[in-house]
Amino acid sequence: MTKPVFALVDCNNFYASCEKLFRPDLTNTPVVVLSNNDGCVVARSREAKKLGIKMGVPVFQVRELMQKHSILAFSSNYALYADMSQRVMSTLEGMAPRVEVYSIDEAFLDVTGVQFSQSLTEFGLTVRQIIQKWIGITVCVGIAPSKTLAKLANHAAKTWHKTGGVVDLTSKDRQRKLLALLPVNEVWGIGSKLTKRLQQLGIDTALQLADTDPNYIRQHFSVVVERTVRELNGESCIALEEIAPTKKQIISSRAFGERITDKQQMQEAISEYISRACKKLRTEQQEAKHLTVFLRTSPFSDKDPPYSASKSVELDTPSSDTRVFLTQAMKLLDGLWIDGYRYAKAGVMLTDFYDPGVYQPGLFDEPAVTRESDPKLMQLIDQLNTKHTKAIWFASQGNKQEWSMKRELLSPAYTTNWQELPIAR
DNA sequence: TCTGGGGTCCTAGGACCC
DNA sequence: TCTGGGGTCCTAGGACCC
Repeated sequence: MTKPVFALVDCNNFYASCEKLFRPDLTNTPVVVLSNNDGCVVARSREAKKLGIKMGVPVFQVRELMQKHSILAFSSNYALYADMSQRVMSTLEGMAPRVEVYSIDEAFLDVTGVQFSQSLTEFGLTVRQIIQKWIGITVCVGIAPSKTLAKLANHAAKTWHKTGGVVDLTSKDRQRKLLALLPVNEVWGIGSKLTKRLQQLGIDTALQLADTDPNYIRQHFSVVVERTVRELNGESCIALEEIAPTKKQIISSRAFGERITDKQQMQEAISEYISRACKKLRTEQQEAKHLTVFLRTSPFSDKDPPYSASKSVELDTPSSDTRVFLTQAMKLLDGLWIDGYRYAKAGVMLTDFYDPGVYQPGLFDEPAVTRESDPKLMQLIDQLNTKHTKAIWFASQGNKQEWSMKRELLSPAYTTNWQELPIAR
């Protein structure tokens, strides 16, 4: 059997690039994209990175810097990014036999055997050119015998311009050369906590980690880190997953645009999250048996006393009916709500999933006390809402939603809304 | 004043059982 | 003096990812 070869294709500055795509006037302008509520910087254009805007920084900390250099900010326009992502991914699917969409802006390709007909670097350059030409997004490509090494190859392609945006890391020599240059925290799966612990053992570079005995690592860390060590040595331990496994949990939560102090507003917010989560659950064609509701004050505030709490309930039978979960969620909220706090965030979580109709109730289970589910009604609601955004909703979701998130710098939905198509003048 | 959202996997430890 | 042992299941929490 031939050893597998992976290519990691990753879009450069994806959200910022999407924003620039429909604004040719911004070609050389520094641009940042903000998180929900316009709170943090979650993406930066090349120019913005150069000016020293760090990833994840709260906006208020860099406001001066942004003004000084006329950095343009956008609220997250998820509809736009998802649509552009889909275009990139379907193009990639035409270029490789097997593709794993790993996140909104990156995909692993199975390129095993490609080297017999053309050089892997050539293949990478072709991918890059086609995505650039067809969609207008720039990507970098890293190629290696394991996913972890492909990640590092991609990192190298992004970091060093003379690579032309493509790095073939299939040769052992090149692997060791690159690993020696990279600090251990650049390795996929090694976060800040593990970095600290590894450094205490004198492991600072990716190469030092690669050269540590996997059994020693398993004993002192975990099987996960052991796998990383093996992957760094070119042994593929993490397979390509073409088909996304079914979800095990669905979370819907948001920080509020303004603090909530009124219980009715909180009920609206929770109702909205329940409605979103259940819609997602039905899209997954699953039913859930377990519901958690949580809320909290801001963890960053000195003057607000901290409060964070959650409560769960187990349904008698799994359901995907919004009304069933709404009833339960309101009961849970009654047990969580305390007057006087300034709530900053809340959310709901669905877990314990079943395929519809397969749940076997216990012989002595009480008959369902919850309202009966009505899949047809839910289907109808989903259909109406697919045609027209928010055509129909539950009264408890409210219609003003004054607490909803801030998105004051939103760009048009250029590609997904007829009313907002770009206009050529 | 202002700090995202949505996931996964693993481990440790307690409860419980024989 | 010495106070079983091993298995399973569940949950909370920690760590990671983008």
